[in-house]
Amino acid sequence: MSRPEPDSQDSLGAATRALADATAALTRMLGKQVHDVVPEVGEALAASLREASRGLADASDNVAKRAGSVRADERRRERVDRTRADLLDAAARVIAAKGYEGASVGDIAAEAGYTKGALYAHFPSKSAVMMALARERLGIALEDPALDLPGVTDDGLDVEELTAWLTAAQDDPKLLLSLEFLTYGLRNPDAAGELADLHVRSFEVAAAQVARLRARQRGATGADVVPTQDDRDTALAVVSVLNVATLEGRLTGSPDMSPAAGARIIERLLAG
Amino acid sequence: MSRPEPDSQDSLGAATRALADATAALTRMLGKQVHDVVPEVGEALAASLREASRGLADASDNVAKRAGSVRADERRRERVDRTRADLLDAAARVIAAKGYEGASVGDIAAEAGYTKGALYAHFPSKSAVMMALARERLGIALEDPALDLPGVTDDGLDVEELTAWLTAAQDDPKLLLSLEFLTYGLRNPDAAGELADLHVRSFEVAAAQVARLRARQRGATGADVVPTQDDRDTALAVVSVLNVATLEGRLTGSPDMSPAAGARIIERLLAG
DNA sequence: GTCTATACCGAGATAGAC
DNA sequence: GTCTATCTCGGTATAGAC
Repeated sequence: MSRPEPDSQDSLGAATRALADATAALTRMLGKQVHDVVPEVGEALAASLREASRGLADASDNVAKRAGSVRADERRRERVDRTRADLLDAAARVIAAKGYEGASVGDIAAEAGYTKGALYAHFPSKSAVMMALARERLGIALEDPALDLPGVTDDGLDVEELTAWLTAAQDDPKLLLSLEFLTYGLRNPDAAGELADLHVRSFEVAAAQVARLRARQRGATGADVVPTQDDRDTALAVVSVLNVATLEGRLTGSPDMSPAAGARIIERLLAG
Repeated sequence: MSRPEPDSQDSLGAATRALADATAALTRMLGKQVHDVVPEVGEALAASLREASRGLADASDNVAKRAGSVRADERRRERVDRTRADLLDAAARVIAAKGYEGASVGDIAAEAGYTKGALYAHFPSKSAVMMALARERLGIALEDPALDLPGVTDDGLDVEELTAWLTAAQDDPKLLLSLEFLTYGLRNPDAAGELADLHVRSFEVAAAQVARLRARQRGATGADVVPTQDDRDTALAVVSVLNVATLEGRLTGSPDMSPAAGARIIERLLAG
């Protein structure tokens, strides 16, 4: 289980997202009700909205990168990958909200502002979307240890930051994604191996961080320590609490299972 | 999150279960293939198998309870409730294996050796099955603290028993049920309140047990202690590890996230 | 690459015979 | 209470126009 990070978007990106959302909402509505009454009007509107959304997205891209530093073909390549990225981002939201089985490919495509046909041009099946999403989400955690064990810095454990991270994670719509990856791996033998590998590597990052932190607390330099069994056990408890405190906190709202409670016990675990 | 208990069945009960399984498998097969070829033969066979299964179940009941100690009407009442209980037990297995959305009411009914029609005579909807199941499974944990915090006895923490419990839980087909209750509550506002309540009460049982254990370790009598915040934090960590160690252990097979590792860190948590 | 249209199937739920 | 048959809907995936 890894944990999601809060989104960070510039204003243009946010506008693009908002327009895409509106487009998606309209697409969904049209598919269900308006279509039978005045099809041509609704479809023309949806098409123009989609076009506007694409244009905004391109503009966002162009602003984001310093002009001239990328060649034309690369930019075209990125334009192509953008759809894929948008679809995966939409998949993250929809699957987190409804679960893998509960989410339909139509839902995902519409959330991204596309149709099913477009999605199937990028992914061969629904399960392929799921695996691509898992590789992306669990993969970034491997590259950025701060996402794996929040609040653990070179100066020790930052309890404030840990609490803030837990609180944000509790409200994050994508919270349930990590759970979905876990259950998907448990229920689909084909995916189990790869997901297990991602989980193990993610855990090793966390264990290494715990080991460094504890070594430093004992006065050692903290560089290049190999985690002891006790470090690993501690890491297991920390990531367990990280996940359970946020999930149960959201469900129950109880102070006993809350970000604050989670931060307290994690602090104790890492101090002991 | 609560944890499932290993099944315990006498041999007659096991035979009943096996027959029901065979019946269910046949029912499924018939529905898909044989039905079109020789319908009357297959259906007659399925019907007789079902009847045999019911007979065996009744016999099992009669043997299980000392004869004469229950009145006739009570026994009839139990016969009626038996179907409901069988359906719920089948629902537990199927939903654990495929998830709530992935499990169909046909799957559940067939697993119990019945058809959809029978299920709908006992439950008004699929979601009602889910909630009845949650009440049953999370409810028994409230009445039997040993299921809530395994290995915690009056004499302290029994690490052997804890490890054994975790190992059994890791292999338990019903392991994923508690996760399913959690995500169902998170995704269905109508169910959130009741499930949250069950989770909170379950947690309070665990916290009380932690408090008693730690009080006794300090030399106090251990009777009627009210859990401190530190006790509650400890309980949060313990139940977190209990769940995560089994789930991740099953997925990864890693010794770092295993029943043994979970037992070690829980022991440390309860000693500190 | 994206859309529309559709094939095909299985889902949840209901009706009515027994 | 249980079964069979059926209704209606929505699912994944594909075909073919543009």
